[in-house]
Amino acid sequence: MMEQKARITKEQLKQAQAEVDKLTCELERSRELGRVIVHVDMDAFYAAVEMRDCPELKDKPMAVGSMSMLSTSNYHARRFGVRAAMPGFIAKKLCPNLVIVPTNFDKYRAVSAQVREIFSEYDPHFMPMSLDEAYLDITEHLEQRKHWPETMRTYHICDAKTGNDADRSAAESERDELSPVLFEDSPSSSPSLSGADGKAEVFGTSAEEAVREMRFRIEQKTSLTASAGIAPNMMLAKVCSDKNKPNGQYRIPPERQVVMEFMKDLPVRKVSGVGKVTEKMLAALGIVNCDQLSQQMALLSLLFSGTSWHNFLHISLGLGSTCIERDSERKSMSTERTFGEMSDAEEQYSLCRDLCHDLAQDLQREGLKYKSLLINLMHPCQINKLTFKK
DNA sequence: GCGGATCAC
DNA sequence: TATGGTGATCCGC
Repeated sequence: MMEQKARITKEQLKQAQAEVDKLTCELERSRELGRVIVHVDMDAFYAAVEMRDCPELKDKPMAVGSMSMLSTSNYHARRFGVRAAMPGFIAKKLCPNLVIVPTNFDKYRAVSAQVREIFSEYDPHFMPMSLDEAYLDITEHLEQRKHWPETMRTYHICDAKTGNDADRSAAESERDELSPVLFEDSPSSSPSLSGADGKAEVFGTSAEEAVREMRFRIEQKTSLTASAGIAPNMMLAKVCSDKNKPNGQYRIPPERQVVMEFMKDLPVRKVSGVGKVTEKMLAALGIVNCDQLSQQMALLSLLFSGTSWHNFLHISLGLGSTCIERDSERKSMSTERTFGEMSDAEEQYSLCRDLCHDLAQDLQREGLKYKSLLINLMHPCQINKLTFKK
């Protein structure tokens, strides 16, 4: 650190700053604020599904996963420090009463499909990131929506879904009873939802109203809550969806000044793509929030690769992708397994054969042929990975 | 082009 | 008892 500092001259910094300023100008000139991007994130998804379907779990600290690894936890468990990606046996030490429910991926997939049906009505080209998360571009939807009569923006509690109304009502009332309380301080669902006699809710034509409506429909259909972020680009929308979680939403209006103000205090770690390692490297330079990031761009352009500091510059300016790309073809398929130390050669061969067999099956399932085979055997036997590349 | 590192979920 | 699995990208060789 000290050495590097000494090696960078003031002249270099000055030149770097000039380059940063020039690129900043170009980026600023082409800033796009015309799209309305939404990031939707289901609240504690797997845990919420399990709680919905098992009332016993409602008031207990619970997590979904195994003694080896947890996928997610509910609010009660989080109070004990139980988090996603934590081994279950550690979580048990933090919270001895923790109930661990094994994952039911088929069920989560089914619920996800229900939610995605709703997404597609607001953006037929929405981009799913996982079972519980997606980006939408609702610009066109809002354009249409402006001309919609109120009836097209009105939703009834027992009538929100098309299909058999009688069955629907029964299902709804049952779900009301089962509706999970995820978080103690969670703002209750919309007033008309909790009111026993509430009949209909009319949503407005703004972006916020459209997203409120979408979240309302998700809750009506699945008894699960979602959080959302609304912003002029994907990077901002993602950060926003985290802002009022759970069961909330946040919008950054399409104005440069507001975007910059929002970025100022934002910790760099909150931005998707900035992980633990990058956070540490930046912290070592005294950079924690995005304001500091923008102040140090000249230095960063000297210390990091082109793509890295360009990315930092985009972040510091509150820029991000403004178009939701169609999910492209997969580029690789892999199988890996974690195992303990293993000195017996036969055992090692056996494991390799198993991996090959599993991967071959996966490949066959998609009828794919791959050009190259990568075999990764990392010491000390923590990761064993087979990858086929196209 | 390859393998390691990083990241998201 | 026990700390995951999959896919993508970037970077330095």
